[in-house]
Amino acid sequence: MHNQETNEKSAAEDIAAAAEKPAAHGHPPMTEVERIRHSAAHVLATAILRLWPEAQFAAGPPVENGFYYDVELPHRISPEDFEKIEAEMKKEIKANHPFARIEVSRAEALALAHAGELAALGPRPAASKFKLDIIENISPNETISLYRNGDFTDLCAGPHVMRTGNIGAFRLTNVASAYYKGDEKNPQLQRIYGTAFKNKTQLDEYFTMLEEAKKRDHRKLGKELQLFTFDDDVGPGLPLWLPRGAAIIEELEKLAKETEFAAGYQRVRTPHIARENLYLKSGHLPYYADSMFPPMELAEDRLPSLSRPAGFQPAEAGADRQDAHPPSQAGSLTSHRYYLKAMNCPHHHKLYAAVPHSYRDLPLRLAEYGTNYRYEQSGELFGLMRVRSLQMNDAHIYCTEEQFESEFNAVNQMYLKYFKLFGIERYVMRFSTHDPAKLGEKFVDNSELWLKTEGMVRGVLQRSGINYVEVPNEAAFYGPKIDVQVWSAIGREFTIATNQVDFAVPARFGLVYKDRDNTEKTPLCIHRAPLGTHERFIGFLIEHYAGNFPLWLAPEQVRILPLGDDAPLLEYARSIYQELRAHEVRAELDASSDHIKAKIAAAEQMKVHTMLVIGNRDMEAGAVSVRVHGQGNLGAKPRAEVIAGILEAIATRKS
RNA sequence: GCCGAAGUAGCUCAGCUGGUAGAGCAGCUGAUUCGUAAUCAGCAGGUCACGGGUUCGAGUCCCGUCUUCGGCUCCA
Repeated sequence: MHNQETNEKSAAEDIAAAAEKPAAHGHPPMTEVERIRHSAAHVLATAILRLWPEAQFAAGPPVENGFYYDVELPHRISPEDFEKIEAEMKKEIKANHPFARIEVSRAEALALAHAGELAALGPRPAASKFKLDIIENISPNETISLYRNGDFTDLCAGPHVMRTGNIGAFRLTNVASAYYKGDEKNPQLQRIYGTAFKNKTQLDEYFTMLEEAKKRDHRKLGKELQLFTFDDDVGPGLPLWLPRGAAIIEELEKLAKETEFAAGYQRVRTPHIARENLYLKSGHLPYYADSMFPPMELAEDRLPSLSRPAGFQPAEAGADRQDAHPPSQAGSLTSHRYYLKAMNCPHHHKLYAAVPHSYRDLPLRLAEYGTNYRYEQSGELFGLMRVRSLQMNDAHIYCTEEQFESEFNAVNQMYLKYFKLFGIERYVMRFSTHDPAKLGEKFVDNSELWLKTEGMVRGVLQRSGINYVEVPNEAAFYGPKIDVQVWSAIGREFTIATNQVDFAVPARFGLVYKDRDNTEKTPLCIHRAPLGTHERFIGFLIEHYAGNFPLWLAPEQVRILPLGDDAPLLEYARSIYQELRAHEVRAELDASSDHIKAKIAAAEQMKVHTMLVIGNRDMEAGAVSVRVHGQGNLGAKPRAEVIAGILEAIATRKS
């Protein structure tokens, strides 16, 4: 499986993009709150111009939780400027100017842009350069419209609210930078973000929601619950799993191994590094080299003198990393460079190739929780969600074309089974297909196979009634793929897993099976990783559960809290502790002399799933008092019953 | 990688315009033996991210580096 995160565009964006297409003639319908936000963006521009008349504006649309306007301005806007910008905005809102729509000819629009009058309060010495560019990109048969509120005129398709006074409540939130038209070759603009709602109540609710979301942030909870850590000496993007986090990993692997064993997968193991030849053969080098850690190279005095590859050049220390390790020219020569593996598929292909295969062996399902290393750009690292070392719930299924549909469907059903187990209700599968115009460039040049495999995938999706959206031009170079997007309880979105069809790379590796008719055929390969990577999946689970893991996943499943620390009571507590440990329950015993309230508070803070409070009363009755995180005191119950209940809940992975 | 911001004890944070580094929690020690979210006291804990510079004097000002955060870009 290649991708930890293949594409992070939201399904909402896809839907929005799809909705924009018919808008060539009309305009996409905007909800009321979107019109409010779009209008607030104009008011923001109005305010900025009052303060900095030379500001040049690019685009200012409503977005999911608010709006932004991109502006080019020598003055660097900082949050300290927000107060005065907001004050100007309030003046404009108070003035309650109508939003007037004016339709103009292309020539008129261009004239206004040249006079600096677009996204402006009036004529200016400099042309409205971004607006000029936008006009030039409007198709000739489309109407060009302007919107005016007070002195401010902007090139805009609309729609807006009736008057500036209809903007109920707003606030500027942050300032960031963005490339014009999202292209890093274009100038960077300052992007001012804000949000707006119908009224102040809704605005306040939004900020309350943000506060709640912050509490669930996996980075915050990961620290508080001692799940994982990062260390500068170890390196950026390289998470260290503390015992509590590792416990979750162990449970997920156990789940995956059970599930995959039952589904006929076989487990394999491969090294973390491979010789350069492997990636030359797979086609990952040189195109993928930037996303791989620089190669390790044997010192010259340790190289066998006769077998150096033709293209061999010792890397220069400190040289630009792209040039520091150009791939050797010929894959047939033995390289002395080794790469940390960024994906497991080439290794797995080699495992397939190691043994001759008959059609009777297929489907062959090779599974491994493989560890990969990817040199993600520094600005892209993000907690556990985007890291440089990752362990993937990977497997490659080699099958015949006839087997493809049932195999692919089985993979999808596995996803659904996991979703159910974790209570993931909101998900969408993004089905990425090729663009015929880019065959042989971005996509393997085999139109027939593309159409065939895409048709097969589409068929499986449709027949199984899975919620999916189709996205052209985003397939992997070797085949169509499905990215699985999920939303955590707080609405944060993740691309959690991918599922890809590969009809090209097995051939590059010369993978074959002997078919019924005694001819050699190349198998199809399905890459799949329903649980994605440990890093991202656990990051997701932390936010999904807000750290309140179900018993089977809880880092600390049970904590025993004796009331006091006198010897007989501790002895009783210890016997319960030992019984649980004997059943591999992650139990702890708080034998401190703290007050019971303090012990409970400590256990609750660590979100320990089940707390067993034990006093003399319980000891005499052979009982324990059960307290469950989030549920409070459940009262005293017989010891054996409680332990049996705990074991049952763990064994069945009760949610 | 790009733009901007931030980095003070294990954690959360205070430290005004430069004048010897502080609190709470956690930790350790002792007391407390308490029936469901924090008992009391004492102790210990810091190269103020790192490296340079300005200054009589730098957590504070300047430069560089690293890391993190907010975005953008990227994501086989």
